[in-house]
Order: sequence, then C-alpha cells, then structure tokens
Amino acid sequence: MRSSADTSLAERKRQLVADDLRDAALMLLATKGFDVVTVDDIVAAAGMSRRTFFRYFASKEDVVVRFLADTSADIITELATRPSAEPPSVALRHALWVPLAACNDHPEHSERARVVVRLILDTPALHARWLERQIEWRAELAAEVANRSGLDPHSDPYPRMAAGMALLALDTVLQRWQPGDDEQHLAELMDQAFAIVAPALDAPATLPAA
Amino acid sequence: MRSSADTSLAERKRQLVADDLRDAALMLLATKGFDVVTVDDIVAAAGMSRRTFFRYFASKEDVVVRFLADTSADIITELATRPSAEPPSVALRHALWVPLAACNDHPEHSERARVVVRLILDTPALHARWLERQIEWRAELAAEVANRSGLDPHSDPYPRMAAGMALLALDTVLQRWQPGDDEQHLAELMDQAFAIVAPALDAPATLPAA
DNA sequence: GCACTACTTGACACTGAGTGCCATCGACAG
DNA sequence: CTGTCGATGGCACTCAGTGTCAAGTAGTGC
Repeated sequence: MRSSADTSLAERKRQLVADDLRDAALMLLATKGFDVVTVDDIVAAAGMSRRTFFRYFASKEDVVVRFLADTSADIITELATRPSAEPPSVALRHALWVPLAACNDHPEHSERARVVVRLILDTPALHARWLERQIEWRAELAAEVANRSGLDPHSDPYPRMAAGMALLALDTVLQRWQPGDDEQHLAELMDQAFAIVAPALDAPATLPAA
Repeated sequence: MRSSADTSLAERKRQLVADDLRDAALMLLATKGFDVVTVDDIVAAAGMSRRTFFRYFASKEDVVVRFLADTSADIITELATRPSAEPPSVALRHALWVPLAACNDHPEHSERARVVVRLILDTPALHARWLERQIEWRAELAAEVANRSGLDPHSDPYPRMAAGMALLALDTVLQRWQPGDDEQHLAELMDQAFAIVAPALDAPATLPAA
C-alpha cells in the first residue's frame, strides 16, 4: 500500500527526471530550433533512453507546451475566488494574470519563459499544440464564467466567448512580450488588451440574455 | 513556356486527382474516425499511390482543413470591399460570412461541410491544425482592419484583437452548428455571436488610440 | 514516324515520432 | 535471502512524411 503523502519518495525522483528532460529539451529546442532537434538529441543530452522520454512527455511538443500550460487549474481557482460582484473583465484579468505572475516570481525563470513563448509563437507545430491546450482552458473558463453569471453554457454563447476573449487578450500580451520587459510592463500590456475586450465582456445587454 | 491561361489543360487534371483524393479521404475519415484511418487506406480507396497523396496534400490533416480553409483570400477581399464608413463589427460580420455562404450555395455541400466541421472540432489533431490556419487568417484580417482604421498593426493591439474576436465569433457559430440548420439559422447564430463582440469592436475609445 | 522535352506517377528507401512488449535493475517488505 | 513493485532500457513495430529515381504520357518540332 502507498503512503497517504504521495509527493514524497518516488514522486520527487520522477519530478527530478522530468525536470532534467525538460531542461535539456528546452535548451536544445530554443537554441537550435524545433524541427532540427530530434528526440534522440534530447535524450542524449539528458543521458536517458528514448523510451523514458515518452514515459514523461506525450510528444516532443508536450515538453515545451506543458512548461507554460501546467497552470490551468490555478487560473480556474483564481477566477472562482474572485468576488462575484466584480465585473467579468476585472475577474478574468486577474485570473489570466496568474500564469504571468508565476513567471515573474523568479526573475531567472521569467526570461526563460519569454524565450519559450517566442519559440512557441514562431514554430507552427508548437503554436498549434499551444492553441489546442488553450481550447481546454477556454472550456474550463467558460464553465466558471457560466457559474458566475448564472447563464447556461450550452444555450448561451456568452460564457464561451467571454473565455475566448480573455484568452485572446492573453495571447496578445504574449505576442507583444519583448526582451527586458519587467512585470510592470507586462501588467500594462495586460491592461491595454483587456481594455479592448472589456466593453464586450461587461456589456449589460449580454448579461441579461434575451 | 506555359500558356497564359494556366487553368486549362493539365491544371484541371490535377484538380480531378485532388478531388478524388479529397473525397475518398473525407468519406473514410468522417465515417471511421481520424486516428484509425491511415494514408494507405485513403490512397487504396482512391486507387492511387501513397506518394501521390503527399504531392497534393501536405499532411493527413491538410486534406480536411483545406476543405474548409481554402477561402481565406475571399474573406480578405470581402472585407476590403466593404464601405469604409461601415463599423468594424458589421464589416467583419460580412467578411466572415463568406465561407459559410460558400457552403450554403449548394445544399448538398452544406451537409458535408457540417460533418467536416464536426470532425475537426472533435479531433484534437485536426482542431489544432484548424486553429493554426486561423492564425494566418487572423494576421491577414488584422492587416486589413489596420488598413481600414488607420492604426499601426504593430504598435496598436486593436487590429489583431478585432480580427481575433471576429474569428472567435465564427468559431462559436461552427461549434453551435446543428444538423438540419438552414442558412437562415446560421445567419441568426452569426448575428448573436457578433452582437456579443460588437461593443468591443465598435467601442469609440479603442479607435482613437491613446 | 522519330527524337526532345515537360510533367506526372509509382516504387523504393530512409528518417523520425510514437507505442507495445519484455528483460533487467534497484528499493523495500517479509 | 527472497518475492514484489516501480522505473528503466532495449528492441521491434506502425505510421507520417521526404528524397530519389525510373518509367509512362502527353505535346512539339523535324
């Protein structure tokens, strides 16, 4: 039988292996380009076998995308804990800030995150996987938005589109993320992006659905 | 040297081959599922060689996605010919209607288009490629929106986000496309979706950029 | 009819992603 | 010391996608 605290013995060893694999992969992919680096190159750099790589990551794209997209649950919980009186644009802005805040907590991670974002946006295969992951985010966000607004997520298109607009704002920020941007500059970009979609997110006509 | 009218002799033969391949592929993929059908199955059904398939389509996803996404240029030209006095939400609604109108021109094509849309939305790999194609649309739409509004597409996030919101509306319509929906019902769904994003698309604050 | 050219096709071989299977090794409980 | 469990590595396999080459099939000029 397993100990109740599963995050102790073997689990941390697995995490170490996953981190090594991820670091080796990001280093090679970011410097040499996604297409020219093979999985064999990655596992050679990490000193492991090809088979082990696919036990930790579902695909070559997965290593890169999961580095950014593992925080999905945090976004939802953040949105769920925002006061219900807050207008959708404000609540969503705070929820979508969570992954960026996680990057900025440690400055040395921030730069690597920016490089990975650039790699994703510039590599069609990665961009596609990134959007695929965003689809899941959008569905979860839409469910939470429906909760907050009391709308039916199946009959009313507002929740799904509100989630889509929030993710579009995040995408715009990532697209405009330049080298050397500090946390404050990122916050400004985020505010600008949400200022554009806010009139639609908070429009009174959409909330009391016809 | 080639004749000036390149759409005559060999070009139509190529089109016939491409159509046969596409029809065989859509038939198999839609009925049996994307993952279980191999390229060998498709070319066997079409009576051609595997190598020929990849001369006409870049990938297995490409057959499906191009069936819907070949009308990119039409969208842009439609947007370019809309009167410049038209508010962005109206002009974009008409532009994004073009691919749906193309489906509805021939009712027997409409049903197949709906099935392909369903296949794309339900297959993660296809959905990702579809969104990847949408990114190109978004960039071209953003350039045209920037043209119309006189904004700089690099410094101002509005054009890109306006294009993104329009595509989000289209996506919402496709998601809600049910069997038996006629052209009028599709138009209603389109109006509903654009009504939600219109306050952001037409907000006066965003047009005279700070 | 005959050669020349351009284009398409099919066959083969090859790389690389991703999966299934099995043997092995190390940790740990008895 | 021994049985068990999980992690690993090696191997073989399928399938997507590409490069290359030989053969077939027009059209064109002689």
